[in-house]
Amino acid sequence: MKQTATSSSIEDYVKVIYAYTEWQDKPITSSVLATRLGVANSSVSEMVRKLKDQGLVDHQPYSPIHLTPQGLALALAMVRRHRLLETYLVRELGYTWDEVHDEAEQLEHAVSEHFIERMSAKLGHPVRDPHGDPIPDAAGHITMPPSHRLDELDAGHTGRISRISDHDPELLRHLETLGIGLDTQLIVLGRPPFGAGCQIRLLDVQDSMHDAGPLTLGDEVAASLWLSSVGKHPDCTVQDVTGGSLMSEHYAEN
Amino acid sequence: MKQTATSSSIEDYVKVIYAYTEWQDKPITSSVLATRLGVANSSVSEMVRKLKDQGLVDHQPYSPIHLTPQGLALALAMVRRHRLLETYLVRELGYTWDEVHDEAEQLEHAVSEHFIERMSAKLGHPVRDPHGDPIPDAAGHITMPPSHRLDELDAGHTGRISRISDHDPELLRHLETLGIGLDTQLIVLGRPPFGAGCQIRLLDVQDSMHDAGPLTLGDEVAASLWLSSVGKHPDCTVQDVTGGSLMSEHYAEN
DNA sequence: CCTATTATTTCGGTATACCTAAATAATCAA
DNA sequence: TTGATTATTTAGGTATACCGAAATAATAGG
Repeated sequence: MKQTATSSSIEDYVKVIYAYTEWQDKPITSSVLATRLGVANSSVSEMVRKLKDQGLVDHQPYSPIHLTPQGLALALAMVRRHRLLETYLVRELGYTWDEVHDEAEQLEHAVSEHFIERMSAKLGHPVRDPHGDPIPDAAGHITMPPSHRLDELDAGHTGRISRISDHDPELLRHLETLGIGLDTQLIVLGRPPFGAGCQIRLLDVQDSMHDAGPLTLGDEVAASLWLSSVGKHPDCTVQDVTGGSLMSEHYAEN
Repeated sequence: MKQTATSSSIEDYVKVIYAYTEWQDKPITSSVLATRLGVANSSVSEMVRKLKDQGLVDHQPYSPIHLTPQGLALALAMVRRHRLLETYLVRELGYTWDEVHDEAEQLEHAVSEHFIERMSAKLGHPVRDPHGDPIPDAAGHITMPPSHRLDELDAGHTGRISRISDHDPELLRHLETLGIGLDTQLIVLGRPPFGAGCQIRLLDVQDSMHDAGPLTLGDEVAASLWLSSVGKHPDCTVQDVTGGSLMSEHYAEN
């Protein structure tokens, strides 16, 4: 357990390890880490040894990798930086939400703690970024209701989109053309497995009485959307999961 | 003349070479460059070879170093980045002007062209930074009246501060306590050499009739201040350069 | 003009963060 | 349970950007 000389590479490793376990619990393996970082497996082996030396991860050879409390703290700090930066770029510099990821990726290693806190203050200390992802506070605590991934919800569930994966700008633009965005309300008509596409019904956010009709989303899209305020809709019964004929006169605001 | 793979080190070298010639004309030597970058002479020799390979500098062994047009373009781009960032940090994130330098130093290597132009637009395309230094436009052109360094002006000259060296945060704070800042108007009472201190008389910016009295500045301070709109003041005659008794009833706005 | 000093470059070496290819451990399937 | 396949690590090598020490060029003084 040596010093805390966190290079930008080390920050990336820790961030990716954390990201893997943020919405699911099995720990990351060496090869998955390599793929996500875009480096060779051998580079990961070396680097993980270094992370272990610095007390940022627990790792036995040939086993998956876990963050230590210290590593988790660093990861949360990086996540905070990234998400605050994304929020700032969108709100203050007019970035579109599909442009922010790469810029934030660079900046998160370069900005000072002072910069981060100034930004947070100017934004009114937001708790979620433009994709709906939670922003930890300076102490690393997250205050946000839990979300459920769309492709893990059964038919008949309703909710509003609280989080959209930001890893594919293409996808973000696609969703925009479909009229799907943060806080869009929807009802799940189909259910997993989604190999053949997931049917959802959109509720127009502006006018909750208006039913935008069924829409088929590929499983890749379904795996990129998260819902909060999830529940079986009181006024809605799913008649036919595959056909998509759904009766509902009245959609209450959630 | 290889590719244009400009690392952040290369950017720093080019920036420092440019900075040395920005307000004076003799070219920089290897050892001065080493000192300013805080690296060993041997590191400079190696790196300058690389800069030459990339067509950024002209250099014969054992001679001073000159930027090529290509190197100058890169330097101006970096200067633009740095000064826009400083301006932005002060105007949008409430930084004090003695805090901005180090932050900008990091950020200038990390931000995208898109970020720079968004910032410039949001700031209304400023032509000078909080220290009064000129900000080149996107094409590398500078549009700003020339300045004169205080320790190079004779007694009896007037002008307003248009530029303050940003290399010593300590100094910036010191000037602040003296009430000296950008656009402060002043009359030079003493003259170089400044070994014994430079006498100046401040004109209060708020009330141009008010004479703040003589003030003695060390030569280090005098070498950090630049004046624009310089001229012999019409209503002012310097009676006694060393004693500091100066008669003047009426100071016109410049 | 030639020596002494100073400036600059060259020559091994170091650390970080990668790579490919070879070796080894773990897992799955017959 | 073993043999094949897959996952992971080790070994040897590259590029960048540093360093100190030794060698060499330039300059300044007698």
